Amino acid sequence: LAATLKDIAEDVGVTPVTVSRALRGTGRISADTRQRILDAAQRLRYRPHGLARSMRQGRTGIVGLIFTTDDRATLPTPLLAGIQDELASQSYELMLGKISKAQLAEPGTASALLRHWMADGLLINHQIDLPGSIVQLIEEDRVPAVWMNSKHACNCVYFDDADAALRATRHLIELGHRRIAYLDYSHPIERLDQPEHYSVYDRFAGYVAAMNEADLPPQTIMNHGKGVGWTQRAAFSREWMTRPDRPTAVVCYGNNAPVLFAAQSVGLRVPDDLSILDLSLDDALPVCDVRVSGMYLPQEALGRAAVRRLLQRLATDGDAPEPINPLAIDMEFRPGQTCAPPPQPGD
Amino acid sequence: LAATLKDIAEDVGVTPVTVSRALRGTGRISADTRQRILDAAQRLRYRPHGLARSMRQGRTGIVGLIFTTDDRATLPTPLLAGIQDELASQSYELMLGKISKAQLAEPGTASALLRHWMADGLLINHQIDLPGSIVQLIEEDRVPAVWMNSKHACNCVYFDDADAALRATRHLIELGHRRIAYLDYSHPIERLDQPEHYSVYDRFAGYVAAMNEADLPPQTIMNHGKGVGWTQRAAFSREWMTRPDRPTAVVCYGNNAPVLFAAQSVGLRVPDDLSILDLSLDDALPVCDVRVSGMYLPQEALGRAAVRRLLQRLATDGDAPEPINPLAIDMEFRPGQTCAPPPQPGD
DNA sequence: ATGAAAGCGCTAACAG
DNA sequence: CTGTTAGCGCTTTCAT
Repeated sequence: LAATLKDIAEDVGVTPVTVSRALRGTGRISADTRQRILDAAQRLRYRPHGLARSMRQGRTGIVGLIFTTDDRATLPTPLLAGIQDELASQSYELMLGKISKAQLAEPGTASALLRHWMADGLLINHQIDLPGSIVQLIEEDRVPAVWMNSKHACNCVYFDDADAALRATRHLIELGHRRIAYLDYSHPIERLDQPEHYSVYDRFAGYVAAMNEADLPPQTIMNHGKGVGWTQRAAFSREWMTRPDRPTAVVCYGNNAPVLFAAQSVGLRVPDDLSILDLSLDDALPVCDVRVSGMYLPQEALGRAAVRRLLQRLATDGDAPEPINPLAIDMEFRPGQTCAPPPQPGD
Repeated sequence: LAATLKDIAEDVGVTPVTVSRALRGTGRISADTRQRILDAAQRLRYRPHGLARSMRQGRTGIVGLIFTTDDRATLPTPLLAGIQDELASQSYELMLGKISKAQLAEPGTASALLRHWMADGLLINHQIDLPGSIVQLIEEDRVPAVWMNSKHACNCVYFDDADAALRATRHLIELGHRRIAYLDYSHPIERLDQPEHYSVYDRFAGYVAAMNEADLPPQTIMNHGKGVGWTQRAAFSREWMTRPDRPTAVVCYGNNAPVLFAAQSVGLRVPDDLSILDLSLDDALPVCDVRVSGMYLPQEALGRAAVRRLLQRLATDGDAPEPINPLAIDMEFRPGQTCAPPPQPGD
């Protein structure tokens, strides 16, 4: 069914080598032969056999993306788009290696992508810890890899959440706010030694740094140690919103909808009475008519940057590719409509 | 760097064939040699070369997922998870073939995944029309493919939106509603002959069918021919909510947040005064405290079903794989908290 | 129970 | 300008 170089060669009356050269445009071929070869190739619906070529060239031209999915962790479409666009520009293909929860639990397992030596390099997007077997595979077997969304000593690309939180909080301070609360309904930040994603610490640290800078007392809104289930977030919000010493601004992380909803229901105007700044804006459509102010996660840029760094490592044909310094991706401030100076006493 | 069968063979003092057999467990090997081979493999950190194996076996063991991304179309994580889990259970790998907007516009382009014959079969998830060149590649070159989220004469798997809308509307009717509106802020359904995704027609048709069944007049809430921009959806909702003959229930498609928001702001209680039924629930966390009633899209099930059908086609080693009848995936009704009997006159 | 030979489709190196 | 040779790493077939 599939035509090969040999088929074309026989059809035209040359050898496969000549056909190969003609189709790739390397070497010198007479215009006549070349044309006859191209014609035959089209007529026979020839498509090169990528695997054979890869094998001959000693590289697969495939990059693997290792990722885990659980309830909270997803693979954002813009991230995927950035990765694939950048790979395509260098004629690489992308192969997906999902690691299931079961595999995470059970030691010694790794996806076939890893076991079977199919990728020239790996992109690793993990929120939670990978099993040791996989890390070992990567580190000891010297598979060129780049960590995404994760801080490592080297070869990693991650969002600069600390800087984002710092800049965002500074913005609120510059607007004149003094009672600025850090709102976290999901992750209790009490014991900093327990394993959490780096961004949980960094965001909070950035907020605290900005508050300290301005000699303002940090204050947190969270249900310490337990978090706030999504069914109670608006109700929970109404509670702190109606306190007399309520903050005039809150910094949150992706949970802006319940806050907006609650504000409307207790009669607080946003941003006149309450400013809301979200540290995790993405490309999803806004849920309400209001464009929320905050820091945008350039997922596509992160994907592109990770690929560029991986391909850079792959380009060093030597034995062990050089490690590359960590790269922090700047987040982008988006003004939006939910931040304004705090209400004046006269209001 | 990478150890091969030959390396192990030399180390142990046998031929590569024996090593191959030992590692795969085929053929009869003496327990002693087998053990020495396994030891050596581990010591040398052997990993089989997937491409070489694939080439020898005449199949790549790779399935390609062709998809397009634009602003509205994404690749849902549960879909990806379903696809990959099902593939992994059959030892297939997943390769991604994103088609960019530019490629869609320019004729004659196809991803390397297609050009280079890297996949044994294809899953195609397209919202908008694919360029003819790709369709041709698939249909004329007989690449086994399954269409996802799209209606075709055969080899397709899609959500049964018509049935979902029918069942959802019936549910509202059974609750006692008579003024049930179909709300669509995005797609003007005026000229049924213009190209739109099948689900746009099917959902509306299902709603109309249910209304006709009950001798109720269908009514639509939409900005005919223009749609409603996301910055005006709550405002637009407030308008129809405050009319005297307002519907007591609305059927919508993923735009429930502005409706909830608007209802709160005009003092309509949900579901007491207004029932909301969303035809497109997904796994995203609810934006507010309320769990919206509606039809859930089992993306993971669709992914699994598509893979099963594709692998079934691949299993027929004959020349042209048999076409497979279309498969409509049933959507799942989720009660939620936004549907109730209509308010009584006395209320 | 093990080995020898052959070949999947393609391309690099060297001839001519 | 074109052909010959060889081999990437693996597995199937046939022989011993």
